[in-house]
Amino acid sequence: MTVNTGQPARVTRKDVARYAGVSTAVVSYVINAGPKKVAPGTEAKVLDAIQVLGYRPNAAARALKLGSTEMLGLVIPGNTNPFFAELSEAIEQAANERGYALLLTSSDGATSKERKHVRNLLSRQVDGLLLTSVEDEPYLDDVIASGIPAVLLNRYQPSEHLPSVGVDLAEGARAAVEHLIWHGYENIGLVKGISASRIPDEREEGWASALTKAGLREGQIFTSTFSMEGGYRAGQRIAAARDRPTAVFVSSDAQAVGVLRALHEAGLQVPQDIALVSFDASFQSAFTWPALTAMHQPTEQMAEAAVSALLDRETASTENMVFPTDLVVRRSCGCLPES
Amino acid sequence: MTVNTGQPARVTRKDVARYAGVSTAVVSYVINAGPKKVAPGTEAKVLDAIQVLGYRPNAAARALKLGSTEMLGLVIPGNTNPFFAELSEAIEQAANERGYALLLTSSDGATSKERKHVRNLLSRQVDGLLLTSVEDEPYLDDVIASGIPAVLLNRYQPSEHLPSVGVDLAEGARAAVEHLIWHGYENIGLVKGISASRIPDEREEGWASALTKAGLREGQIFTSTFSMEGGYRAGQRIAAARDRPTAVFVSSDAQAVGVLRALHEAGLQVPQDIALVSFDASFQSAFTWPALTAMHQPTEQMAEAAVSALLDRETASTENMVFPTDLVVRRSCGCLPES
DNA sequence: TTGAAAGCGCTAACAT
DNA sequence: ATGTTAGCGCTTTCAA
Repeated sequence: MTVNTGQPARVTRKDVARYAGVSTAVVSYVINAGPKKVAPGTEAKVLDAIQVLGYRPNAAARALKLGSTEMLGLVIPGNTNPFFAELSEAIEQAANERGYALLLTSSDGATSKERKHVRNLLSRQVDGLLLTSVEDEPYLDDVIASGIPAVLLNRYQPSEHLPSVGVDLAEGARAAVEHLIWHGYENIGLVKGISASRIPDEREEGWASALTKAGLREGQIFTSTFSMEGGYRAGQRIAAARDRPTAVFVSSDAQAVGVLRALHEAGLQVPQDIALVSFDASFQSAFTWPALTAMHQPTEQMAEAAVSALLDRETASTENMVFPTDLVVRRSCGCLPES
Repeated sequence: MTVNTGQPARVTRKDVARYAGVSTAVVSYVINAGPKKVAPGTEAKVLDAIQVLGYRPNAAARALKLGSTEMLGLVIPGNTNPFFAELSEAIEQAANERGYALLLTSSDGATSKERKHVRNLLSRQVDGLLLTSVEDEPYLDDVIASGIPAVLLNRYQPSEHLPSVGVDLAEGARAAVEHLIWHGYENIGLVKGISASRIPDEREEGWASALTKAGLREGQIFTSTFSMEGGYRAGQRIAAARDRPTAVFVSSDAQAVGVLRALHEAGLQVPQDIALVSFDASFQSAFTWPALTAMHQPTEQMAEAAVSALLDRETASTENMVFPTDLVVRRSCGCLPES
């Protein structure tokens, strides 16, 4: 019975052993540098055989034997949002550094896809799962039952069952809005994302609290999906609004790109007519016009922490690792000179 | 010997069989809907057992047995370039539709990383490999020796050994530049990417040939990496150039975003002072200011073709599947009204 | 220092 | 219709 149709008959460890005139165990010892020592001469012969035969260990067999695939699974909304593009690259990097490969899936913001991907990743026996859920209370029974370590990404509240990493959204939003207030803007709006169910939205809370503390009234709220397209639509509504805000806090870079586009289209100047501060400060935010002042999420550290929570865990934790955001000052808020 | 440390003892097919009071073969038959028929009553019992026990097939064992991991490997420069973000999402999609998962790796444009990832993916026994190489003549001996189907992406010349998919860069560039010529611009520059070794650059050829055909002299060439950052630097050089071009063809959306930024910073108007046409027409290009006129690469079709070449192959081919690009007209070339 | 062999979980050919 | 079992390629215990 052979299902394998690959032309060049796969060379296995047995072939190497035969060619080198040793047992398969010895081949294992040299490949894995243990657990037994091998005489230098023997090792050389094995290495040579591997070279000559072009032998490549079969990861599936190894995974079966060891119960570890050395793969991590990641579910993100999609990498067409610059923040997630950046985050997924950082996660891939962190995984690679530990010898793990990354199974990447995009949920497109759809619950059904998200669940399907989770199930799929679990049955592929990933050694760890990183989940950016669309939902507030994602369905995790399967994950928990599987016993596979998992981390919730982009999560700002501890979960009952799993560790999570995120930034303090409310705090970040507050800092962003305070910066706008410091500039002297008084009518400060909000572009809010659609986050399935979280009520109230944490960025909204931060925005509102900064306003309240400063004795300012809450500006208008423009809701849209977390995308350039969504931001664009929100921007059109901003431009057309009665009592148009003089400054707006935007919940993500992706949205801000769209807002900028709509504002330009309406002939409005940023920051002169409307100032903007956004969230994420991804690579993208440095290349818009004008460049975006934004709250930065430390994607690399978050990725590192998430991967570490999966792989270096002594004990299962349900800690919510919260990272600080910091304000990256550029032009959209009115800080830097024209050019 | 048990290496598995997962808390909940993994439930295997044997457990299901025992619980359902059948043999393991029957469990297989119901899970795989064949190759043998199973009595409805028996099937129900098995399904029930699976449900109750929370059984999930072990993909590693299956892969070992079948010689197929049902995974595809992808190497791209990185998804912080919107074109590759879009392409990788399309590939993930196409793979998923066929029940395949995607192992995603970023080479960051580095040859060494690229090779490392290729080797790694091969030893993970992916059923197919999609490679966007930095190199003109990528090192493919390992790939070929492995017998694993592979496709070269973003490739505009047939390769000696592998099938490839891409668009006709020269033709696309020519069409873009012809559009600029049609507008009446006469001093047309080029922002060119750094593509390891390809000499001459195909987009450059297309640009030059359109100019020649129109009896125009070749404008200046500004070379940069295929990134926003690179485009930004090129844009600064454009703004500062003596005999500044009145129009520029930019080799990618990523670069165009950077160029736009630099031009704005220099107080130059697009398209009034400098018109732009770029390449890719990724989602990003619709949200810049002004929106970019660009040559569109059909990422979805390319992804579908690439995955199909891997999975539906009757015979190994070395065909270069070339897709047409088409001009997406927006504002940066001067076509559409101000707003 | 090296080798023999069991067994990881699964599929499917071959019994029954 | 269902069961038995060999064997996929690997790691590692145990024996030599």
